[in-house]
This record gives sequence, C-alpha cells and structure tokens, in this order.
Amino acid sequence: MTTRRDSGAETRDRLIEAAAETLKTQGYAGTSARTIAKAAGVNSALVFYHFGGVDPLLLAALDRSSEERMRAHRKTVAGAATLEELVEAATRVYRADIEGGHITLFSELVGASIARPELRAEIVKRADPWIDFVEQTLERVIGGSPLARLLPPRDVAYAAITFYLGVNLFTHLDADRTRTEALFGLAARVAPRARLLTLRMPRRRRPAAGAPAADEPPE
Amino acid sequence: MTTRRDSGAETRDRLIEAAAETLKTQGYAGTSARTIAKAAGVNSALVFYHFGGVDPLLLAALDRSSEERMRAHRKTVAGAATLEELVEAATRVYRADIEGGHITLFSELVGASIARPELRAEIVKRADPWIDFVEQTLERVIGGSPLARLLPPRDVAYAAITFYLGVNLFTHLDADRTRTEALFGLAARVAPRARLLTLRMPRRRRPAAGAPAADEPPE
DNA sequence: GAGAGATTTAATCGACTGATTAAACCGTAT
DNA sequence: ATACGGTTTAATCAGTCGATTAAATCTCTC
Repeated sequence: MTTRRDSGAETRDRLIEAAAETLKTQGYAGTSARTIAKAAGVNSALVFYHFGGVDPLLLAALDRSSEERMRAHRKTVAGAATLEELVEAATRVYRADIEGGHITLFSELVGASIARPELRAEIVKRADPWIDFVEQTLERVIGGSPLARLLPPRDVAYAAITFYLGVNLFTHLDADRTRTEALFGLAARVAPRARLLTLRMPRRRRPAAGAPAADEPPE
Repeated sequence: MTTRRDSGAETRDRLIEAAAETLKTQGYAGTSARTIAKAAGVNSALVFYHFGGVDPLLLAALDRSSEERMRAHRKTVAGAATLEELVEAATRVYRADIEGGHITLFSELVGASIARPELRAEIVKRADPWIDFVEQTLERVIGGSPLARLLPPRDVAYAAITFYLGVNLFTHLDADRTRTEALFGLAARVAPRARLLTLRMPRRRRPAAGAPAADEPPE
C-alpha cells in the first residue's frame, strides 16, 4: 500500500506520465507546470518541489520513455542477422515509436533547446546512447563485410538518427500516414539490395553519344 | 522615397524579417508579438494591425524564406544531369539552408503545429511544393532509368524531405557540424553507386569464407 | 500522544502573453 | 486650410507563466 511517507513516489510518477502526455499533445509551447499538474491531478507547486522546475520534469519524462523504447528496440533488433532483417525489425519498432509519440518528446525538446543551452546539453547527452546503439547494431550485422567499408556503421548511425527525427516531423504533415508508409516501403525494398553497392562500377553505357569516361575499378 | 502613406510596406517588411530571426534564435516558445516587435523596432500592436496575429506573421516569414530558398535550389539544381551531380548540388544548398536557419523556421512551426490544427493545415500547404519540386527534379534526372523503378521519384522525394527536416534537428545536437558533414560525405559516396542497386542480385556466397561471388551483368 | 519529517495546499509575486482600443500622427488630395 | 485615411502609439484588459512561501496535512517513530 502507499503510505503517506512514500506517496511522493507516486506523485512523481503521475507527473512524469502527465508531462509526457502534455508535451506530446500540446507541444513545448503549450506545456507548463500548471497544464502538467492539471493533467496529473496534482498541485502545480509539486512540479517544483519534486523536480525543481518544468524542464527537469520534461527530461525525466524523456528518460522514462527513452529507457522503455530502448528496451523495445534492443529486444526487437536482437534477432536480426542481415541488413534486410534489421531494417524490417527497425521499421516495426519505429512505427511504435511514432504512434506512441516517443520521438515527438525528443524532437519537441530539441526544438525547445535552441534557446536554452543548458537544456540542449542534456538533450545531447540523451541522444548519444541511441547513436551508439545503432552503430553497435550495425557493426554486429554488417561489420567486416565490404558494405561496412562503403557505409561505416558510425556514419549510417548518424543517418538513421537523422531519419528517426525527420520521420517524426514528416509524420505530423502526413495525417493518414500514407507517405510515411511509402517511406518505409522504400527502405524495405532497398535494404536487401544494399550489398550491390559494393560491386565494381560497370562501364557506363553511352549516355548520349561519344565515348563516356571509362569508370575505373574501385580504389 | 517612403511616404507616410505606404510606410506600412516597410513595417511589414521589418516585421517579417524580425519574425524569422526571432523564431530561429528563440524558438516558437520564445516568440511573441512583443519580442518580434522589439526586434523590428516597432510597436507590438502593429503585428496585429498588419498581420492579424502572431501565427500569420510567422507564416509570412516562412513564405518569404521559402520562396528565396526555392529559387536558390532551382538554380543550383538546374545544371545537375546525374544523380551524383544532383546530390552534390543539393548538399551545397542544403548547407546554406541549415546555416541560414530556413529549415529551423520550418521545423519549429511543424513542432508548434501539433497543438494548432489551423496552423498545421497551413504548414502542410507549404510543404507540398517542396515535395513536388524534389519529385520533378528526380524525374528529370533519373526518370526512365532502371533506378527510377527501384526508387520512385515520389517516394525518394518523401525521403529527401524527411532527411531535410531531420538534418536540421540533428544539427542542433551537433554543434561543431562534424557529424552533419559525415552525413553529407556518406551521401556523396553512395550516390554515384546508386545505379548498382538495379543489378541482378548475385548468388549469396557462403557466409564465412570463399572467393567473391561472380557479379551478374546489369538487367 | 507528542514530535519529526516528508508532502501537499492555497495564496501570492512580478513578469509576460495575445489582443483591443481611443487617440495621435502625418502625408495627401481637395 | 481642411478633412480624409492609412498608420502608429500608449494604455489597458484578462489571463497565464515560473517560482516561492507559510501553513496545513498526514504517516511514522518514539
């Protein structure tokens, strides 16, 4: 049972939950100590008592969401042995991230951090584990292969996170999700063929007329 | 000379300029009629007199920036005849977009539009020309080629815009731009090889050792 | 049952917000 | 000179913001 003594834990819980919900549905500009507290059914002064301010509470909400999503991603991605399977697995969890609004938490805070250096530092801290995670996963799946020389896992990790953030914004402009799905479809069609990128460049067929510059073999 | 009678045009101009600047440096949450007016050196009531509110002014600022950037993109991209050249050209203008903050205007407004349906509708309207532009450019450059069957211009346009938005957020987390540059470098290395994606898939060699599989000829 | 201590509440502060208004301003056409 | 009309100004409105505070509440310990 919850005694009064540790009732603070439950209050913190409700505030974190409400903070995430408010940030997702109202955006950073519509998120205040009062709106969060109201959504949590709690006195607004408790935001400051328990978290010291609005931004720290929002970061706590991001942390909770981030940990949960990271667990989901790790689990889903663990079974992928090829790039193809990896993209397929990632897409599934991606979708859940978007629907659940986790990426919105992140990108709203990134947007808000433009004018708040101390907030930005915290956000950067929280982005790095995701970059590392993607990099390590890629290292496991394509590491050592010729593909990894053309697509260094670290760089692809940057690309994946960039995409991760972009898809979220794009989704806001794509109410029925058809465009987002087209995007996922494209990735699914390309991934199995990625290996082809490492082949030697074939001689270019005549583009219009005259002898085209001979394509040299790689390196 | 500016008569008093048409002095409104100059005021609108200064407000639009100041609105863009404020949104870029302070984010949507830090952008108000007063902060914009102060930056423009103008009375804050004029925001409402000339534009009817803060959001319409911000949209006007987005429109101005968008038109200017669209002109730059059209011009830069016009000379590109291959995917490789296209990516190279796009990257150059991309960089200018990021440095100049144009994408920030866009993504801040997308973020803010979560809780403002009428704002969102306006933003969507303004995203479509960009998608069309990318699609048409791709159609021109790779249309008809085998690559266009694997990478339909419309879908790639979605991907490019997604990337466009994502890079902006990513850049906020990448103060020294090294990661963003790594991203551009990756694109530049992959684009010239994209054609390889249309080759027939070679037989997979046994997963551990062996000589490289014989590459099949195109088509 | 008294006291300790964590938690919660309502009230309050100054600063800011979007928006409106009446009055003042000023070039221009009559 | 006068009056018109687009423009600008300062004042003002009610509402919200982050943050603080003293007092009240409640559980647990002694």
